[in-house]
Amino acid sequence: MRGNLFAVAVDLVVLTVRRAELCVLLVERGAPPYAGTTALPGGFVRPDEDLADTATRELAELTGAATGATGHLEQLASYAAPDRDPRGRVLSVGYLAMLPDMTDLPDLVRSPADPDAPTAAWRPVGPLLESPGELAFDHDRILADGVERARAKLEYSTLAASLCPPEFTVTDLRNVYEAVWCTTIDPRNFSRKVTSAEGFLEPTAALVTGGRGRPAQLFRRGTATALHPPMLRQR
Amino acid sequence: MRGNLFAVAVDLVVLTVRRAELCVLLVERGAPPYAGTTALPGGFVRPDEDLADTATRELAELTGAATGATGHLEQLASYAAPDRDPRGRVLSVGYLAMLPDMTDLPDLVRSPADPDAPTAAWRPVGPLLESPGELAFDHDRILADGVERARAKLEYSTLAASLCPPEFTVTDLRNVYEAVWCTTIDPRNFSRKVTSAEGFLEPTAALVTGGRGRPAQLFRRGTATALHPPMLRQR
DNA sequence: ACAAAAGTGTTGATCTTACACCCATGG
DNA sequence: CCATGGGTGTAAGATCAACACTTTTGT
Repeated sequence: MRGNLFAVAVDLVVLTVRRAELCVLLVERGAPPYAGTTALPGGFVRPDEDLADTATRELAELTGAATGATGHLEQLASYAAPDRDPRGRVLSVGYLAMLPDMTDLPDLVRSPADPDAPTAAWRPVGPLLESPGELAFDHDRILADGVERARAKLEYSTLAASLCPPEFTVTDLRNVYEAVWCTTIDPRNFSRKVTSAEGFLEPTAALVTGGRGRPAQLFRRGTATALHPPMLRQR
Repeated sequence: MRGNLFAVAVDLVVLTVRRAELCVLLVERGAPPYAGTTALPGGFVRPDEDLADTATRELAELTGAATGATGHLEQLASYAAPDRDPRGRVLSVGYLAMLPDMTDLPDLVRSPADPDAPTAAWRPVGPLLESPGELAFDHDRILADGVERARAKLEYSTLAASLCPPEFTVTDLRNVYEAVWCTTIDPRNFSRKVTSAEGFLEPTAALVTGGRGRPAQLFRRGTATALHPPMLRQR
């Protein structure tokens, strides 16, 4: 009945915006196969875990639990080509995680939970998508699927706020859209649109001062998850 | 490293529109667990198969290869709760298939390839979604995810034409939208919208006669896969 | 004063919706 | 003739893109 067994792994596409660029968290593989090459972080599902449990655990191990508060985690797709792993039959479930901008943190992320774990590094996605081949296994495809999902979801969901810190300005939010979509957006129309979308942004009492120009209103995430009307990217 | 192994199955959510209702193809389970109850059709991935291969093969076994021509098949999500199958650890990859209306065929579908296979039957999805609990395993959730995916995709893709026969009228297409969304749509505005959407419909030379009223133009599927502007359902 | 950033007003183009109206067929 | 369904015209409202303009800060 079930003589054909698989190892099941969860691989993470962890995205954030750093220095106005969409970046992904990658690790250097220490063990074969593909030792010494770059790959998406991931690991095998444990006996008592559901898939989302594995994804949550691995994300916490990587970033130190900065996750649940403001971030976002969702299942992407599964990959199981017979020859995708030289060790044998391995099915990998891709998960997409989106974390707030932590540009103040270093490019290298060392796990606080497991100092022996490989060091993770933020890398801009642009070059990785344009010239694939650097990543181990079929991780180029998983990355491409994750980025495309993220780009599509910004259009009709309030997900972009997951890439912002807990309190942010309209310009912070616009910078997320511009980095993920590689476009520029008119700041004035954007501001009107997001502030008038029901449940997207909740104004706080505070203003941001210290920069040049007029101080900006600070917002928190609203309760809405869908965005009506959607934010359309130019094609 | 990989002591924790899974059986991997593909379960199909096969949708079509019959008699103005969205229907799903279900089988009666002949073997334990859940023997005698209703379930989504599915089976285990073979040693040399990728996931899409398994889904394609199972769909062909069920319906007799009427699939590839006009139908649609895409991966949905994976389900792997530790206790979802009493036999042990089984990961199931859900696939969504959408087939043309075959109301002229009987409600029971007997596989031409494998006469021993359980007989499949078309069931309206409405009651199954409103009062879940009838389906085996976690198939209620897989079905709900599949229907929701189909409903969402009609908005911004040309997928609805996959639920129509190779040649169809605008009214056939509108009946698909109305059945999947459980709404009514103004026939006049709908007609203008779909016929003016670039690449959605290609007019043929023929008209449909024989019904009451003015004969309708016959169309084939166009080459476009995305739908601009999208078809919005009322909320 | 000036540059820079935040935010509002306005205008023309496009899209949506509702419905009046005409067209072509079967009975 | 007339009921039925297919299809076009059109006008009111919503939405969008572009940009002039005002507000409020740092230097």
